[in-house]
This record gives sequence, structure tokens and C-alpha cells, in this order.
Amino acid sequence: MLRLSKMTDYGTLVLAQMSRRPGAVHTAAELSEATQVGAPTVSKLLKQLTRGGLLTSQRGANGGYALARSPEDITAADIIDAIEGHVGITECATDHSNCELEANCNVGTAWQRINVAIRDALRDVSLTELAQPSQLRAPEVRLTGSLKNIPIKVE
Amino acid sequence: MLRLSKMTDYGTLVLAQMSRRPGAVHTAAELSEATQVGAPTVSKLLKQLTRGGLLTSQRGANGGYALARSPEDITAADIIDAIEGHVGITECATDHSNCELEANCNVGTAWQRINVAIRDALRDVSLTELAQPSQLRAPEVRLTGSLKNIPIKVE
DNA sequence: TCCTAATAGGACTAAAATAGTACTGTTTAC
DNA sequence: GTAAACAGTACTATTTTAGTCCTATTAGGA
Repeated sequence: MLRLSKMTDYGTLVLAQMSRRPGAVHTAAELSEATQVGAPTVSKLLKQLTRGGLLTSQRGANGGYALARSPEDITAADIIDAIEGHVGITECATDHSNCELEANCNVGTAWQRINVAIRDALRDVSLTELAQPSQLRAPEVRLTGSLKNIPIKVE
Repeated sequence: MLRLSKMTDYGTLVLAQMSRRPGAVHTAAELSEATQVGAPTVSKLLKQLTRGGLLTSQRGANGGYALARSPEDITAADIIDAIEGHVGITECATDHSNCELEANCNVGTAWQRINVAIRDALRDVSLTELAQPSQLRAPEVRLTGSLKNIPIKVE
């Protein structure tokens, strides 16, 4: 847990690809070709990103998708929100039926603090940075292959 | 995504319960009773937490589990590591077979930066804080019921 | 020594979330 | 009017997570 879904991974690839020509209009087929992610999947992602306000779409012949704003103004938080929905670190149920012991459930604000810190971190990184080839490579980390192949060892 | 699994949620409840009497030895049955989490599940959690070094265990009659160190020295990161394993925000595969396009996969260090920020946030919160009844309640947040029932709305 | 209380470990099943696909409808350019 | 392209939705398959159960091991006490 605490990791990105594959869809977000793919979504980042697609957006990174688009950010190479920020003004251009890209078709789903073209982006699928460029990223090697399956066409139906790319199509689904593009719809989600459009609904999330990150892309604009143009129907019909010569239509396609374009970035709704400059890559600097798109953050990791935006991408995750668009693809995974706006979820926090803890689940939330509007229904309280399964919790008998109130004594144990004062475990709230500390997690909220963590959650805010996470969102700050996510908001602090732009698509531009996400799309950038990495100059400083961590010594033991291999950086070929897609995002999902980057072993991240923290501490 | 980017949320805690139920097991981590339960694990926190169990640890919070134990932190009330930091030196004491608790049996799995007792903790299940106190937290209302199913006995086999609590048992499984306690094993994981023990393997993770957060608890010490004593077998046999009068045996049970105790905190391996003071609640101040147990962090949210420790709990997550013990229960969910030491994972980063991105998946990691040792096998590179599915990634054809190397051009798209320079998307590494920015995620690493985010990952480090997240781990810092998790390391900054101790079990003591997690177990504390929350004094400052966010206005719209209901803090009765278990952890999973706290709707966390960020921004 | 034997019985009971307790954890250790692992295998297995069930449920839920995710990923991926397919189909049908709508819009627009030529 | 036809083809290109997105929009929306429903469905299936896969994977992950949650939860249960069984057997083994350890330790205390009668």
C-alpha cells in the first residue's frame, strides 16, 4: 500500500508524452502508439484526465486531446486526483454501523496531519518535473523501463 | 489509492490499546476483546508486528505480547512497514520484460522525492500521537467510530 | 510428567478492488 | 453522408486484500 496504481503510472506516461509538445492535439491512438500502453486503456485514461480538468478534448475528425494548461501548472496531486479520485490516507464511510467501541477511535488528527503532508508533497511536483529525464540517479536504482520498474528503496 | 489498508487501521487500534499500559503483557484474546477486531485477525496482526520488531512476544502460559519500545519511539512509518511491507509509492519489478519504450521511463526521481517526503511525514508521527484522543477536531469531521470512519477531506 | 494456555507459521478461502475490454452513442470535418 | 475521433457505460478478468483455520512449538503449573 501507499503506492500508485498502474493507471496512475500509465497516466503519467501519457501526460509526460503530451508535455513534449504542450500545445499540440494528440489522438488516443497516437498516444497509445507512443507509450505502448493498450489503446482502450489509454482512451479510458484520457477520458478521466479530461473529466479531471487536466486535458481538453475535441471531438470529430482531426479531434483529440490537449493539455488544459501548461505542464508547470499540473501537479502530481492533480494527476492522482483525476485518476484515483480524491481520496485521503484513511478510508471513510458515512455509515458508522460497524464501530462499537468509541473508546478506540480517537485516532484521527494525527493521520490528518500526515495526509496533509502527503498532499503538500504531491502538490509540490509538477508534470514538467515528472516528465524530466532524471539527472541525479540514485546509485542502486535502475531507471530503464516504465515507472513501475523503478525500485524505490527508501532508507 | 494512497490510503491505508484495513489491516494497518486495525493494527493501529491494537497498538493504541497496548500503549495505554506500555509495559504490560497483553494476550491476543484480550486485545481482540478490547478492540472488537476478530481474534484470528488480531492474532495475525500481532505476529506481523512482532516480526517487524514493534512487539516482543512470550509464548506459553502467562505469555502474550508487549511493546518492544516506548510508544514515543514507534512511528506511523514503523507500523506501515511492519504490516504492509516496505513499499514505496511506485511498484518495483526486478524483471524488465514489459517495458519496451525506454524513452518514456525517465520518470523516476520526482516520484522518489515525493516518496521521501511521505516517509518523512510518516516518521514524524509517533504511536503516542496516533493513540491520543484528538483535541483539535476539524469542524466537519466526525470522530466517533473506528479509524476507517473518519472522513478525511483535504482541501 | 502431563495438561493447558499461549504464540508461530503457513496454507487456504472468500471478498473486494483494480485493470482491462467492448460496445454503443455523439460530434465534427471534409 | 461518411469517416474520424471522443463520450459514456457496462462487463469480465485478474490481482490484491482480508479473513479463517489448522498444526506445531513453547512455557507454566498441578
